[in-house]
Amino acid sequence: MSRPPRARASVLDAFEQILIADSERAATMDAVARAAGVSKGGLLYHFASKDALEAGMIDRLDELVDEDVSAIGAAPEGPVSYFLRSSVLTADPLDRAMLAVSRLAQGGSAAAGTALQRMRGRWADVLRPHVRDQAALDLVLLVSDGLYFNNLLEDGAATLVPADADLEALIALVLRAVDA
Amino acid sequence: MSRPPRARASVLDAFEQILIADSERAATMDAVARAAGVSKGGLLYHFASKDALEAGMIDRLDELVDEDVSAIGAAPEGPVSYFLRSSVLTADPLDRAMLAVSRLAQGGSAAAGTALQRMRGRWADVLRPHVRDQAALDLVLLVSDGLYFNNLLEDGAATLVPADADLEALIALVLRAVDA
DNA sequence: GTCTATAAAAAGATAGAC
DNA sequence: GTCTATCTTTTTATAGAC
Repeated sequence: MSRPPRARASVLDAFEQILIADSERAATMDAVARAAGVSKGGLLYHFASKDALEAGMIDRLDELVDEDVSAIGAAPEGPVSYFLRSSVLTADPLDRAMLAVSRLAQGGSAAAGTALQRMRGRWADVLRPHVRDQAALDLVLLVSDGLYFNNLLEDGAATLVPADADLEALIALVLRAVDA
Repeated sequence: MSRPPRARASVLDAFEQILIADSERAATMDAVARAAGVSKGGLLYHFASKDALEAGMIDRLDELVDEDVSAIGAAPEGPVSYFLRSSVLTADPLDRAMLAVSRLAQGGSAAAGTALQRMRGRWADVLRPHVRDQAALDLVLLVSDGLYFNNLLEDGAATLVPADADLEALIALVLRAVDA
């Protein structure tokens, strides 16, 4: 069933893009409508308020997290390795939704903050059986948080965070420290 | 010399508090003036614009980072251990300034983002001689980033991040992995 | 230095035509 | 479903009295 009209998705895409590339401040109803190529009235038909727009973004994240948790649990290379590798921004749909919702959370949306904590909890649950102890689980999650946080601070600028070769060395280091 | 009048510091304190406890959105000139116990006109005498207020906050961070870098380099327990322990929010002046400037960065302030990257670079410089290699340095910085990011997402709610006993185990784990 | 009053712009939301 | 026009509130900033 094609529940969401294409225009609805376009609006959400535009909202996401502005949140990531610019800021929460910049993501006004006006700016989103313009970027999506619709009028403010058109936007408000699909999302009746700013809150509804944010809720739509959070729903998108929730759905992508469902898929991600399945992928982590089933990764052939091992859940921890897969999880860390996927924590480096690749601009895939989940990464983008996460960054967007993080902006909303920083901007003051309580619902966005809750969604992020929920996501973190699901990651913890799927990774726990694959690490040595609580400290190891903390380490893995914190490194992942760190990777995302750095991406959040950059505007696509030079990557402070390990890239390519350095990332492999980092993952190897973490795996030695946490393997169950 | 007592360059900055007391009122100036009060305004900055109020700005910082609202950014941390609420959000970037909530930190309007009006709200800051009210929290600082001055009128909007009074606030604007000390900070002629919102930009000037943000610049004042960034200056405060820069000064506190100066002190912190010295403390890290001179820590008797070792720089890495001291650095990680101090990455857990203690509500000291540096932590507060960092969280506040992080909010500004997420809110779209380019100057705030630059200030945070500058800070991260100074930490890297002071820690580099005390870790094994680049991956180890990345690990330490990312765990620290993760600790701050989690604190940034919470509203003083339950701590997801290791606390007390768990923190010691985490630090021990990291030290084993990175010691030079 | 600090205040009140007010202007000017921007943001969210409504009404109703098409 | 999508548009234009308009209203309300909020936010930043200015003017000028004290």
